[in-house]
Amino acid sequence: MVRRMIDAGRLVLERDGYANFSTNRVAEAAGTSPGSLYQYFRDKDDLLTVILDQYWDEAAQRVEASLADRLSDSPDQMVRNVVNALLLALEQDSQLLHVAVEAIPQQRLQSRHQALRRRVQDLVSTYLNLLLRSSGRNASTRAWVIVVSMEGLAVRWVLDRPDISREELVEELTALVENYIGALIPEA
Amino acid sequence: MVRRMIDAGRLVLERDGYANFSTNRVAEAAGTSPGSLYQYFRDKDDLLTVILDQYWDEAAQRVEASLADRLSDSPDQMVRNVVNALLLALEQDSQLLHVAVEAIPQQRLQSRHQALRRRVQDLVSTYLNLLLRSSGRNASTRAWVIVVSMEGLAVRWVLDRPDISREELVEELTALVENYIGALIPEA
Amino acid sequence: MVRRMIDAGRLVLERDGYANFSTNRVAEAAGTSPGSLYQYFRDKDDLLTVILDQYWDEAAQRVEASLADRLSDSPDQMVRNVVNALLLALEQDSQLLHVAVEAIPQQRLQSRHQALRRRVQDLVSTYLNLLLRSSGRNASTRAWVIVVSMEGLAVRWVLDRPDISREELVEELTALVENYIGALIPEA
Amino acid sequence: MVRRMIDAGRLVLERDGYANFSTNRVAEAAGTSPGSLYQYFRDKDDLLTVILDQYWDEAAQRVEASLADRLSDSPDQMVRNVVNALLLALEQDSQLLHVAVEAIPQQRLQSRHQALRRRVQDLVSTYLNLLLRSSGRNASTRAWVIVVSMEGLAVRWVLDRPDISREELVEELTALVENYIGALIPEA
DNA sequence: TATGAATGAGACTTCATTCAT
DNA sequence: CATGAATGAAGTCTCATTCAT
Repeated sequence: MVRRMIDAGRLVLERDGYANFSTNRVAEAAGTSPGSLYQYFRDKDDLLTVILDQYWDEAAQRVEASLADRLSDSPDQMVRNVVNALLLALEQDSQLLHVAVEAIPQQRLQSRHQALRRRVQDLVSTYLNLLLRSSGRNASTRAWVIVVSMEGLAVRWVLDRPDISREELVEELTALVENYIGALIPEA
Repeated sequence: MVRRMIDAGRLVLERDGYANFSTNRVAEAAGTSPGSLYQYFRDKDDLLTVILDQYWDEAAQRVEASLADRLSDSPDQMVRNVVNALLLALEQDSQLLHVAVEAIPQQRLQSRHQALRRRVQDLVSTYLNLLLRSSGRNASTRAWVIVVSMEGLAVRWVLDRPDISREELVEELTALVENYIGALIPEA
Repeated sequence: MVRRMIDAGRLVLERDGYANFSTNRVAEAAGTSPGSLYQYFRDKDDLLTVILDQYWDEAAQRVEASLADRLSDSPDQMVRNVVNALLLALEQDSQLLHVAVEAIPQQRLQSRHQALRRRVQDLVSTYLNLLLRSSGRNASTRAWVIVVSMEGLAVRWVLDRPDISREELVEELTALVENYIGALIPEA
Repeated sequence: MVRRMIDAGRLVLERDGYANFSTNRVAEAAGTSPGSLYQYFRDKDDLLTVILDQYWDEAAQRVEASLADRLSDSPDQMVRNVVNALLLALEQDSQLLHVAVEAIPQQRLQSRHQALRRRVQDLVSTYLNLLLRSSGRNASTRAWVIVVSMEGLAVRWVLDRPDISREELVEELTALVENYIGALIPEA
């Protein structure tokens, strides 16, 4: 039943947009009554938070799933794989991606998204430190630059559908990152 | 009078956020009545569109103003200057930037934003063609990558205020772009 | 229009009781729409407060009106007149009296009532001091006893309609007060 | 189980007030489910009625208990005792007293209260007849005046806590009643 | 043209009550 | 008997929009 409501809320969000994400409409879509919603969620925002948190978790899982068996690749392959996995993950549900990144007027509802971004950033930062053997002074900054730019590019590509194929994009983003990290990467 | 309403709307948006952007409040801030609003704007969204369009135009103007007298610099200086100008422009009114990129539930209202992005992208594309003397085959793609990533990074830096100084950020973004364009840029 | 809503609210309160005093019903009774109510009253409680304040003011006015030309009577006549005036005043609108004293679950809404009671108590206290030439030590206590008992008796008589005529009641209450004040009252 | 629910209802009434006296909350406080409530009570009002009836019965019992062994006192002592007992009884649970006399929007629920008042009134009436050896013509009226005024004064004193000590109040109320009954009372 | 009172649909939420288990 | 999830009517309040003045 919780699942029914989450699915219904997701449906409404995808089909009608955040502006029409009303408790009545969600209840109708779930085939229940508006009151039932409040048996499982504190209020409307609570449901929304759950839906979005779940969305980001799923996206993260999809990325991880795409990467699971490729961790031993060369740095170049690895970057390429991560970028590809990111695009694949965000492509899965672009309607909800749109809602999640553009149509939610309250960013406090996006805490899980923020947390994920930070976690990824830490991973990248750690990786850079290993790779570059340099002091961590600006590894963190570079990690931020990489994570934010990759996410932004992936999101915009999925949502705006510019005339760029995925293969082409993967090439470019890979180049962007690798050239940024620079000559420091040992040649594979 | 149109100006009064636009300014009032902007004030409300900055001060109270999109959630409290109501016609009554705008009219009050403008010192007029809600009815008058409908003599100059089709509806509430129309006013919002005008405000946001104006915001993006101003941002574009600010970028251009910062660059007007530096077009003859070396490519490296030029990239640096553009990045710096972009950050300065977006910093001007981060409240409204927040509303414009995060708090508006309907992206169709952002057509001017899209148009601006495309115009800049075309400029960059042209520039890349000149610089690289290469076929335009993927200059357009590269321009898209550069424009989208720069905008995304600048926006997030202004809105999230990560622990990165402007100087540091300018360095990193400049490096990101220059290394992306690659060895093709003649050394300054 | 404010008046229309106050009257409508009063009607609903008298006809349907506090339990059915809903904004929708008041609007309907006023021949307006629910939204209009909020142009003149902060919320439902605000309207209720205005109605009750007005009720108590009217009751006070009726008491005063009944007394205006009889201030020169003997103490005995005066007590009799006050008691009679009180009964007459509360009889005017027993439906609303019922709501005002029994059916309002929030006593904070009754601030005007409390204020009136205190004002009357002060008057009585002053009067007792004049009459008894005694120290004010317990004139205040006695005033409280008199005011509270008279109000309580008058209210219950109006609301419960026991088998007691008004004349009889006036006699008894007059006796109650006079004997309480005691032999100290100079015989008229 | 009935007792569990009555006690829970009472707790809710005292702790949260009538405004929060919901079946869900009562059930929770009783450690049962809302459905069970309807196995023992027709509806919410029915439970409320039972609680209030019980409250008034207890209050009456407390008054009687305070008086049980003092029936042979002088009339003066007796009045004093009754008044004192009444105050003590109502003081026991002023939270519930508040709910019972001020916060319940439907007086029909107070039938037991009315019945108690009538019973006491009859006792007083009988007593007055014995004492005054007068015709019963207005003994009943006088009993009404005495009972209603005493109850009203006691309730207001408990709920409003005016700056009057219990001793002082007992003195005054005793004086009020005795002087009302008048010279007819044989001196003690 | 400007006004601003009036509108009324619709939002979120509560809660007494029911009924299948 | 007991449960407690489900119900859904109804409540309060907001606000974009209209229209008579």
